[in-house]
Amino acid sequence: MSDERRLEVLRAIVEDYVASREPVGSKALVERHSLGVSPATIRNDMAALEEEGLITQPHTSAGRIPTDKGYRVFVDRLSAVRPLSPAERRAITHLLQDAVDLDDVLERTVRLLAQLTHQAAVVQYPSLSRSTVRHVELVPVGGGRVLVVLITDTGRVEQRTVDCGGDPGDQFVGELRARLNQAVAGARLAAAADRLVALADAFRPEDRPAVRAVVQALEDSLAVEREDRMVLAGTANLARSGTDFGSSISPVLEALEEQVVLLRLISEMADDPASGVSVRIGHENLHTSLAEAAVVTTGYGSGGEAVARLGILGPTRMDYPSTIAAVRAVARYVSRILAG
Amino acid sequence: MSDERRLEVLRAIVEDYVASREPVGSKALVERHSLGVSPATIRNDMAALEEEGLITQPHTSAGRIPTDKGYRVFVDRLSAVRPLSPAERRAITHLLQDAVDLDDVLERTVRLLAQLTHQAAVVQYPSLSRSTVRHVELVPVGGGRVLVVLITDTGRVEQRTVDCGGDPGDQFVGELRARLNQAVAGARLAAAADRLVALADAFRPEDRPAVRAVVQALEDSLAVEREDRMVLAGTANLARSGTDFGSSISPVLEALEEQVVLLRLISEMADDPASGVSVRIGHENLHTSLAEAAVVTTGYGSGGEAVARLGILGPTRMDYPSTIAAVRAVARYVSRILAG
DNA sequence: GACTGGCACTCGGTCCGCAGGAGTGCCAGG
DNA sequence: CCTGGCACTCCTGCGGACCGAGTGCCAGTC
Repeated sequence: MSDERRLEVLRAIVEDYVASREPVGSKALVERHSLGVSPATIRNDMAALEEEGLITQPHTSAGRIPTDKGYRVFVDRLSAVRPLSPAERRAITHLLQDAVDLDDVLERTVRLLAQLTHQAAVVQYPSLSRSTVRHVELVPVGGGRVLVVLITDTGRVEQRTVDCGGDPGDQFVGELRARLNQAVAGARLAAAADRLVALADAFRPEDRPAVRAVVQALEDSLAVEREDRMVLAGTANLARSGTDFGSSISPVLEALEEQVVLLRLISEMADDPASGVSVRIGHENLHTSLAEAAVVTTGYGSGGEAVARLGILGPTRMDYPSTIAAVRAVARYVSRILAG
Repeated sequence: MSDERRLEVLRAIVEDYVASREPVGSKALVERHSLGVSPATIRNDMAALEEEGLITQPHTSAGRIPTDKGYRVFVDRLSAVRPLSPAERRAITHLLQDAVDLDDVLERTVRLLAQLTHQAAVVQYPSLSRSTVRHVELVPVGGGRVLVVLITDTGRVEQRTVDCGGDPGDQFVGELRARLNQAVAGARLAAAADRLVALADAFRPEDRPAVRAVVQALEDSLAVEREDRMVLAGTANLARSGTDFGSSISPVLEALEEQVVLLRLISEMADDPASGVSVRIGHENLHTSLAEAAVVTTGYGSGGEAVARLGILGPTRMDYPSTIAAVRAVARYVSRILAG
């Protein structure tokens, strides 16, 4: 029994099932694909594939559908990445090119992903700890309070209001601003916190509490592992695909709203060196409410290295080649935008 | 035929239908509510209510369900606002009190609303044009470019990167910053744009292009009607309520994602002076995909007057008294937080 | 005039029972 | 190792019968 043909049969089953949403039988297979053998032969192959746990039948005397494991093999060994259509490429460049700020870029990105893949799309905000400080700004806002604004190289802005005790003088604020920027500008956020500790010593004793308060606020912004924001779009796509999720999509929507869970899930995914993307299928996500969902993600970032991830979530029965291609293309383009 | 009893019957129908999700018949009504009359009498009242278009029957020989108009009468004339439970009050104060910035406040608010009402919640970002400028900051970021940061009294931060042509000197940036703040700090955003026009004249001719570029960026931030952001949560609640939306929730989810449409819809709603909230039921939202949805919103804001709106969206068959109470309570509390 | 009990009627929901058909597994032969 | 044939399984759809909730109407009562 030829091993290649068995895999070919698996690929055919996945493709047909994804297209038709119905269990596929041996006869339909030989008709739609030129496999050069008879249905009976295919049946034998199918029995073997079922033995290996790659396909299964919903009930006796029905066609076969791929298992999670079957999709896994399909993704890893059988699917060539499908190039995007010119129209899709145009959509990407067109939609992203005139974004005005980081929020806008990510917002457009997530919508674009949802639209291209017809799935729910997720974009993680660039991680603070992995990007670098561009500038720190202090703004007295009256009442002895100062607004601390942290700007990163990815364009992200963090802000905190700090109570300094007394009203800080303009000169003091100016000096503190200068020293802060000297200390941390250009540094990795993770490293920046270390450089702040000794800062208070350079100031007059009566000013030190204010300095410490500001430094504390900055450290809050820096140290708190703030990989905890993301944007979501296209949840309606999940609902539209109807019966794709067993009974109800409600658990899936809940999982999507549990941003903490989703962010951890996404963060854990490591890109496959070859394809540059990461795919989790069904039970591989552990989280039981995602047992019928597949997640496709990849890293993106302003420089060469990834500072955050983006991707999509949809039913396990999805068009993996197209989806993977879209996710990769969008990630590349966003990275280029952020770098420019 | 007593008019009060007819309305009492309508209230009973609405309450029972909301509770049971099933058409309610005359017999069940007299059993569950002590109306003091026989089912036959109720049937006559029901016929009259149906004549007025307040209730309808899904098919002959089934119980009655309220129409949109019926819900409207219920909301306007029959429902007393139900006070929140102590547990709910506690949830509100507890969840909102330690938010760190505006994003955080709104994020928590929207989740809280979704949780309290078991509906999808929407919070509009405080409108830029109605809030005031707290501070404008300029940050040279190299390459002849300057980051323009606009900070409002609601804590919102807008940013733009501007190409000044040449590398601007520190002194120039300092002067421009000072003049900008002098011109616009404390002003309504809508008014601020006007004060910027003559600014360039005060500078040396060679600096004017840079000034104009910065002013342009600021005007972009100000003038563009940026009431266009919102936060969403609890969409899973809509899915969970299952058959509440006729066939599929997918059109509803799509409408929610069409933020532009939703924002316009919400902005158009004017609060009822008596209750302080605004309710749109079913077809009243025009948008056909929301024909089976009801929207409950109210204004909130840092000062006495509302700068934006928040609320929920759910099936027309919802518990209006509780929902209205929750929306009002949350809006009040958020307003207090933003003011403090 | 308003309310009530009784009665006939309607009609959606559910539960068979019965084909029809797609698909399988197995076996013997090429 | 592949193929055609054959018996078997079991899901799906359909039609009919039944049941019951609920209504509308009418005649009678307070």
